[in-house]
Amino acid sequence: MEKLKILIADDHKLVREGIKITLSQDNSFFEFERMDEASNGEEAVIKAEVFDYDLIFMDINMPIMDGIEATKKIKSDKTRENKIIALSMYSEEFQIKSMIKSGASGYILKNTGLEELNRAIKTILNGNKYYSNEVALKLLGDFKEDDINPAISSSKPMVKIAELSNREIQVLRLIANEFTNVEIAKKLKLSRRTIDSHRYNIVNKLHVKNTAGLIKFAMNNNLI
Amino acid sequence: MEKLKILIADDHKLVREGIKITLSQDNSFFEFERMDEASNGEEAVIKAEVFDYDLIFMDINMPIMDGIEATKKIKSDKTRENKIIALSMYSEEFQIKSMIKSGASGYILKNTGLEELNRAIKTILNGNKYYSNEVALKLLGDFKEDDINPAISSSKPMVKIAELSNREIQVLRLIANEFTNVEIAKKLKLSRRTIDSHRYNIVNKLHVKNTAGLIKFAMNNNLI
DNA sequence: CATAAACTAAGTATTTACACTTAAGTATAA
DNA sequence: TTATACTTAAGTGTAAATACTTAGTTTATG
Repeated sequence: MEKLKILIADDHKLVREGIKITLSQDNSFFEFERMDEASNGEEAVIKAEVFDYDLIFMDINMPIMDGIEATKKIKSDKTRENKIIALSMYSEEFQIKSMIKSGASGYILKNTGLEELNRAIKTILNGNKYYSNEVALKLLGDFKEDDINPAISSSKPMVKIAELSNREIQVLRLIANEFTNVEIAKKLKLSRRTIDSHRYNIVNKLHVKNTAGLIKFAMNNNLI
Repeated sequence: MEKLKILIADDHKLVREGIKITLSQDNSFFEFERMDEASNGEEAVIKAEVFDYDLIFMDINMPIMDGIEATKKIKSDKTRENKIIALSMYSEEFQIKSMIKSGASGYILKNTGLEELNRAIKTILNGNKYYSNEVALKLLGDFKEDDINPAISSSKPMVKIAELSNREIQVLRLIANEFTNVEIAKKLKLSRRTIDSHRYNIVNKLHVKNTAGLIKFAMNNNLI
């Protein structure tokens, strides 16, 4: 029986309590040396610098510093082996990818019970990745889309969903803040036509139809 | 010491567990005869028909049937006194109002500890309303806006935020689903100009600038 | 049944978004 | 060093949204 040190980073107390109790009750797989809590990303980073956790449950949407930033910071310290498992309400592609890129070892939904939590912990502590079913499906869907018709090779390179450049994300954020292209151009000291182009490219990359789709993506992916 | 029967309706198991443990631990105010759970609104309605709960914790965003619908259904049965307390991640005006209109006795955020939960329960069981601080502020903000300058009586009646008509909500939903005004007109068998008008009125009522603001409102208020 | 909302729709003018192409400069990685 | 992607920007045309006003018709509610 291993004695684990874990940290739970989530801005909602009830969720933190939920994880703690779920892990504690009737758990014949793990014992816990410490179960710390953090209510935002910054707190998580600080605690992870002080203690070396076996596992950190990291919520994505948090005030002050979100889970993606916090994961990057924590994983940039190569001297420690803080494993991170992302914890989210929804399975949004962009968020999943961001967390994986940032160094998370797994991704589970909050809609989870003891068995899956245990399975995830075991898998990750063994050095593997764990994605809950729904999440894994989302990731697979990506490859599908690219592979369906390899024969039809368009002249343009295949754009991948949710892989926006920094500039594009910046522009998207401003669009989401209700600025028009002209206003954005002024703000960024660029030509209106440049913003036109960015906007056009973003719409294409995200496979949405118009502004409405843009905003939905932005909100689903916590860009606002 | 009262023995309470409560129901916790939330689609996320971890949240349900969080509430249960928060209420159970070191609680010298209440004892619980039963603590039932429901993972969606429909389940909550069914259970509330069978048992008479002292208090129902009702999440707003749930699959199958949301908390607003479920609250309406439960409160429409006047023979029972199921008190309902809304439980939400955020303090969105529209959601708060909808829940109050539907018959909820209180509104608390998930970011809550034992003390506030106890305070809320006590208040509501005494027949009063309980709104957590942040929520109450949102509600007050509404009156403020109307009362600041009663001298300036514009010719138009003062529009109140978030009081959309059914038609307007319907149109807003379609806008959020990336339809253009022309497409919406076709779908609803109305003139394009009518949709133009609705859209214009919605933008004014919500005090937003353009489509981006519309979508943000729609998403924040679970209209999508 | 009166009166207010809500719903409908048209007019007119202006701004903005959408659709797509081309292309040059820059940075970066294979 | 040659791809590759990113950023910038312009052209051109069409479609759509925005910004109001006015006004007739339905529907709810006291």
